[in-house]
Amino acid sequence: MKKNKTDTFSFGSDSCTVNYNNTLCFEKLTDEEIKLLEKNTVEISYKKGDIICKQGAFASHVMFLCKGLVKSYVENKNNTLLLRIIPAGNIIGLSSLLEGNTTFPFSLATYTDSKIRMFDINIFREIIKKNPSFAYEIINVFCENTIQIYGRFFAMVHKQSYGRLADLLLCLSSRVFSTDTFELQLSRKELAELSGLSRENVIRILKKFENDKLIKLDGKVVKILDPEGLQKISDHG
Amino acid sequence: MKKNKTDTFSFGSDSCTVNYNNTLCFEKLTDEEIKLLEKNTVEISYKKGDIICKQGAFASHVMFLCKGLVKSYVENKNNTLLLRIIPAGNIIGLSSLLEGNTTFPFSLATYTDSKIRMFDINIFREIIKKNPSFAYEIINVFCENTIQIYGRFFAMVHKQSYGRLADLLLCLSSRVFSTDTFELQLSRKELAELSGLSRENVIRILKKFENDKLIKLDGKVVKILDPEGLQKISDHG
DNA sequence: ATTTAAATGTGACACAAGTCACATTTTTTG
DNA sequence: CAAAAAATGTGACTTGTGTCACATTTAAAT
Repeated sequence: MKKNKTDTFSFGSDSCTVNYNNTLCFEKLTDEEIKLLEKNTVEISYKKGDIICKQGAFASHVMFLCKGLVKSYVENKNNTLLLRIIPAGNIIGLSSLLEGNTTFPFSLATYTDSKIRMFDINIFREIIKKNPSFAYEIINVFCENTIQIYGRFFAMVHKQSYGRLADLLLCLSSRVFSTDTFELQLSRKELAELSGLSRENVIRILKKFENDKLIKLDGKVVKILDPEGLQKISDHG
Repeated sequence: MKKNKTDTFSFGSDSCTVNYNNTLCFEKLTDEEIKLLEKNTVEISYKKGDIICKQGAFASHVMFLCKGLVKSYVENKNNTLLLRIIPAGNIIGLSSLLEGNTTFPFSLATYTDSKIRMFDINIFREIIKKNPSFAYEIINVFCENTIQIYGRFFAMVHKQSYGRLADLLLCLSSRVFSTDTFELQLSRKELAELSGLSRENVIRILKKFENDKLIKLDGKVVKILDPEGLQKISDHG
C-alpha cells in the first residue's frame, strides 16, 4: 500500500493515478446480502474505447470492473483531465452514493474490452445501512482514494512537465503493468491528459527521456531503463 | 448543496475549497455511543496561526472543528498547496481512518483562534463498525469531499490564473463568509497557495480585477462588485 | 514609541509550455 | 490492398506565469 522512501513527504509527490484492488469489502457481505445484490445486478460488456457513462449523467448504479481497463476523466469544451486509470478488480462510482446528488462527477471510458457489473445504487445503500463491516470497508476505499488524490493534486499543481511525466511513467510501470517493459494502451494524447500537459509537450519530453537513456521507446512499447533517474526527476519537480 | 447553472459541466469547473457542515452523522449515534465517544475525547484550544498537525505525523485522532477556521495543506521544500479551508462544524482527518496508514496526508493550521475536539481514532473506528447509519453518513461526507476535490482538481490543472482567482473569490464570498463584502483572514501568500499561483501574480490579478471594477479592495477588506463578471472569467478559464 | 519583522506592491526578465501549422507514420476501414 | 483517418513527430512562435530584486506599507515586538 505504501511506497517506501526516506523522504517524509514523498507521498505528497506521488501523482499516481491507479488504485489497488478493492474487493475486500465484498467478503464482508452475508450470503443473503450477496443474493440480494446479485439479484439487482447486471453485467455489461464494453468494447475498447466505449464510453460507459458521461459526466453529469444520472447515476443509478455503483460499478465493479470485472475485466478490462477503464479511465475516469473530467472534461469541458477545451480540456480533458484524466482522473484515474482503473484496472480490473476495482469499484467505480462510489461518489454517486451521496444522497441528493446522483449524477456522475466524471465520465468513464474503456481502454480495452471490459466487463462491468452494475449494482443498483439503492440496494447498495441499503446494504451499507445494514452492514457496518461492509460500510467500514467502503470507507477504507474512500480513504485510499482521498489520500491518493491529494498527492496527485499537489503534484499536478506544483510539479512541472518533466516531473509529472516521470511520475506517470513510474506509476504505469509499477502499478498498472507491474513490469519494466510494457506496451502502452495509452496514446500520447492520453498521456497528456493524464499529466495535464499538451500532446506535443509529452512527445518532446518522452524523446528527451529517451535521449537521456532513461527510457527506451519502440512504438507503443516502453522500457524503463533507469527508474532511479526518473524518480530523481519526479522528486525534483 | 448544488450550484445551479445551466451548463451541464459547471460543477467540474468549480474549484471551491470549502465544505459544508457535516454534523449530521453525530445525530445517528446512540446515547451509549455518544458517551463512549465523549469519554475518549479531548477538546483543545488553538491560537491563530497554530499548527495542529504536520503532514506525515502519526494520526491518532479524528477531529471536529467546534470553533474557528482551519486550513489543510500539502507541502514540500519549495511549495505549499492549500487543500481546503475548513469552517467550524466540520469533521477533519477522516482519511486517517484507513487501516494500516495512520499518518496525516496533510498538515493542518488555524486561521483564527479555534477549538477542536479530538476523538480517539480506534473508538471512532469501532463505532463505525457497529453503527451502520453513522458509517453511512461518514460515507456521505467522503462523497462530498470526493466530488469537490475532482472539480477543484480539474480547475487547478486546466484553468489559468484569472479563472482560478475568480473561482477563489466567488468561493470565499459565497461559502466562507456568505456575504459580498468580507475581511480576508488570508494573506496574499495564502491566496497564492490556494490558487496554486505565485504571490506576485495574485497581487497583480487582484489589482486587475479592481481596475476592471469586478472587486473593490481596501486593505484586507474585499468587496465583490460584479459576481457575474467573475463567474464569466471563471467559466472561461 | 521606536525598532524589527512581516506583508504588500511593482517592474524587469526569463523560460516553461501552450498553440499553430504541417510532415510523416501507423492504424483502421471499406 | 488502397484510401481514409488517426496518431505521432517537429519547428517556429507566443504568452502566461514564475523568479528576482527592491520599494513601500502595515503589523508585531521590545
